[in-house]
Amino acid sequence: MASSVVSCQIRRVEARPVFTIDHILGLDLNRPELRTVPLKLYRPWAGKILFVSNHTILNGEHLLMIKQKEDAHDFNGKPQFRPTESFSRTLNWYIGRRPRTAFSNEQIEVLESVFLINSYPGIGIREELAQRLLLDEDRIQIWFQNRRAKLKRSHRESQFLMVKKSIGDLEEKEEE
Amino acid sequence: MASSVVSCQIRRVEARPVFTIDHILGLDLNRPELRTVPLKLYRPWAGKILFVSNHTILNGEHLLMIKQKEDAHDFNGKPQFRPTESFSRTLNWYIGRRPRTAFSNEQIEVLESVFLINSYPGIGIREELAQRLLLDEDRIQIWFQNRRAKLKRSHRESQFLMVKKSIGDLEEKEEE
DNA sequence: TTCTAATCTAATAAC
DNA sequence: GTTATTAGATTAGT
Repeated sequence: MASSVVSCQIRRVEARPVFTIDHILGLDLNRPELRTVPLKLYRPWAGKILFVSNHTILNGEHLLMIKQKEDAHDFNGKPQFRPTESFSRTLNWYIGRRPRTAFSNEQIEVLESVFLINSYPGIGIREELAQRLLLDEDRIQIWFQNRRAKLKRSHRESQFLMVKKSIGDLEEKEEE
Repeated sequence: MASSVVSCQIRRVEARPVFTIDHILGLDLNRPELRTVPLKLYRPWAGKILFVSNHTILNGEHLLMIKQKEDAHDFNGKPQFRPTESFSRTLNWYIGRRPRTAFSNEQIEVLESVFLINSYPGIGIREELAQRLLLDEDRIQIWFQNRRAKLKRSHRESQFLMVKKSIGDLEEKEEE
């Protein structure tokens, strides 16, 4: 399990954490007057975070805008990054990946049944499944992609086992 | 441009073409009493189609259910597959891919602006963009995937040009 | 034709 | 084990 260290600085204050496209678009980067505070973030999937200022996170070449809930100061009276629980949650949401979908048994059953018959459903069938199963069409598409990968994997594994078995048979014969 | 040939047969009749998961799930395959008629289908992306009976298309290992609009007969009085315009459209919809999304200039502008800042937007930013731009979140995701591929392509091309230019420079020098 | 949206595979991350 | 994301290669629509 990897984790990244982020250096931070606070400059201004907002009522609630705000993460908006406006902020992303309105960003100006040219204010490097910083005192920084380390912040641990569990997000190994998005590369290395370089630093966080009052409303920005630099993430390698990439960048995110944020605003902080309250003004925070360290012992020297300098502003300090002190993420709240809700702030961290929101941050993780904005940085992170889609929450894992938990398919119900019934949904899986239907998807598997369709997969048996057609493992490459077109847009129409995907849409119909989505409506029927109360899922997004895109989740259906991803499910079929992953299901095909699984099938291929199991195929490869069974072939490997067959090769292994025939080698074993050969060796048995040699011992006779 | 490839195209597949499908052999077909009609057995029963319905008011309109019907493509349902119910049919896919309720399918029984064991009735191979067929006279077939070729049908051209433009769908090279989904593998080879083997045949169509009154309500099925066999597509390699895969399979789709269909029903035909009207009874059709050939000169011998045998049922024949005669797809109507609307039937073919529906068929293509069910077999085919998602209709190509046409992004507006304004949408592209915003997406490009965000891409400049963050080419790997997390689920939160994607959702926010989707809401803001009246697009599905997964279209946003695909757009960023394709945009990253384009960037990489142009990167490779400019590198190629630079190498080519320096070779050219070298050759010029040698001529002196 | 060129550009790019959509799809696929394979590998890998995350939970 | 299974869902989500990525890069990279293709296919195909405008």
